[in-house]
Amino acid sequence: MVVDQLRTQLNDDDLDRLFQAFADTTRRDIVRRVTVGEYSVSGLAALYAMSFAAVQKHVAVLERASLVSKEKRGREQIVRANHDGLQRARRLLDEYEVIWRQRAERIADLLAETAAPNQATQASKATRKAGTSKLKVRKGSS
Amino acid sequence: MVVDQLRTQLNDDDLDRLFQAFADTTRRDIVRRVTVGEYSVSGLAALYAMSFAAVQKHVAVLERASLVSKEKRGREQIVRANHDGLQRARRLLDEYEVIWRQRAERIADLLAETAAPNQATQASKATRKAGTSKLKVRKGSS
DNA sequence: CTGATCTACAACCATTTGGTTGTAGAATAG
DNA sequence: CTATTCTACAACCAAATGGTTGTAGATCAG
Repeated sequence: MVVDQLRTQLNDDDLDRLFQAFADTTRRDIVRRVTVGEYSVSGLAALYAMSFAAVQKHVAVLERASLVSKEKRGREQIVRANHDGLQRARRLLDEYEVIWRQRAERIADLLAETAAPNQATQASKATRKAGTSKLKVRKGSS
Repeated sequence: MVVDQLRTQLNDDDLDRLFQAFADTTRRDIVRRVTVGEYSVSGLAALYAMSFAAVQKHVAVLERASLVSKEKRGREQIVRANHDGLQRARRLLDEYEVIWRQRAERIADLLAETAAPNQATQASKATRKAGTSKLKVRKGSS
């Protein structure tokens, strides 16, 4: 099944590395470039106003985040995009989106349930009661 | 039209802040929680094994990234999810996805272009001229 | 009013990050 | 072979990050 690919769970550290890797303009540019074509590390380094070692470090960050991979070819190291990493990031944000949509529906439900007495609850304050019920999930347990 | 909102361009710093904000487990959890319900800053602080000030800083990071916003209510500060920020992150990753999908076609084009390799290559004969795109290259002199 | 909460912010500290230079090993070119 | 290129990695540095404690201003409860 194709779903098998989607089953890959990411732990917190994976996600930290993934988003951290995206949190730099040079690294996002590298991802774009190696997605479009093939570059050696020195080929990439020639594109930016920084040292070879700096670019090397950026590639290493992307590699640890599973966003790119390297393949040795002769004395060069070819950097390639790792599509899976990209997809994982997208799926995570999609999850947030789903949660958000569910929240909208739940609010609609709550409004429908509690809309019996009066319409005093304005839209601006409508979400207030969402926080009074099951929001206090767990405290520090003293 | 609603579409106008989606057209908002993000500069490099915006994206740096956006992904940086996601690159922390506590902050991702905060985003999840405030997406589902409403929390005050101290209400959030009670959930994590860290000081109030630390949580306050996390919320500030999320706020600078336009992922949440705060609204004063009495002596409390209510933290709410900012759906736009989320959507922006999702759309950016979607762009990478689009680029990836176009890659196959691009390669075909490149193979056609490479038949006429006239352009003087970069300082170092970069791996390929696959990099000659519209991506801004902030290169030094050299 | 007094006291308890909630928030903001400053100062501080340890670690990470993003950059540098320098050294050294492999693979290629001549 | 020698010289050059490409890579890896160590050592170092400044700035940012993620945490702390402490102080102080608002706001609410009694």
